[in-house]
Amino acid sequence: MPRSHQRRAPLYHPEPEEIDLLDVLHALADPTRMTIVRTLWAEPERACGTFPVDVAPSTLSHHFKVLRESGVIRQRGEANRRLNELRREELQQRFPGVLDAILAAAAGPAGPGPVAQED
Amino acid sequence: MPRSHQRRAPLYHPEPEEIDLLDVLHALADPTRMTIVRTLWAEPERACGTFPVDVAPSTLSHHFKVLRESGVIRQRGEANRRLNELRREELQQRFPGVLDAILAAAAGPAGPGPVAQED
DNA sequence: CACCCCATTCGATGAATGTCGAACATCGCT
DNA sequence: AGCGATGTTCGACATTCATCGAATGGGGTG
Repeated sequence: MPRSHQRRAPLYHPEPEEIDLLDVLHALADPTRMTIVRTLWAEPERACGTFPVDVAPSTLSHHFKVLRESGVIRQRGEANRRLNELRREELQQRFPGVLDAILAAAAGPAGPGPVAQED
Repeated sequence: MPRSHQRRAPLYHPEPEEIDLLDVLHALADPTRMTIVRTLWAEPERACGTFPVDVAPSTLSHHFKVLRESGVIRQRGEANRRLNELRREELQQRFPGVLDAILAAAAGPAGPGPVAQED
């Protein structure tokens, strides 16, 4: 069969200057994706299957794709896992204060605590 | 018939504490609505028909409803016009910095200028 | 009153979206 | 090689959504 160590399709990540604000807002305007982002906010790096969300694996994969292609997270393939991290610095550079303010607001006045899913 | 100022259904506006962050983000994640909000950001009060957007009146009405019911704007019936304004202070109270950061980011590094529609 | 203006409401419609199950791919381990 | 764990891709399906045209309503003015 074809060349074996082709990392599947290289994951698309928008360049910092290509990141669209409305795409970011749209990506964050979903409960499941917000839970993912809040979890990454509290913990820098996590594999896909380790988030406190209750959806099918295929659905989860879809949400990660939306977050990645909007520029909110970065994904890299670590072995058979996939590690996710927020693109905090790049977003801060491009849209100063936006991610901070949104995540602070999502955390609520109680401050950053354990992420609870609110479906 | 004392007062002739009975305007049919009273427009629904969520209380400050009822405003949902994801609803706000969803409301802002649309080009037409973002243009409306940016225009209101630059000018405090405006009638529905005076925004630099190119959609049918019925579509415009729909967008104003989304913005109002999400808590982003307040609408009040002034005669046969309808005046719109941002709920800046209330949003600042509930989600500190969110609206400011988003609108600053939407304005771009060039600073607040004339709102240009980007469809 | 008749007319015009502004905005809303009501379908309808096509596109986008969130969800799932099944099948596939890749890696690590036995 | 075989197997299990982890994610992705591929339809499929139902819902949401942005958009429009036509009809409606309320207010002011001639």
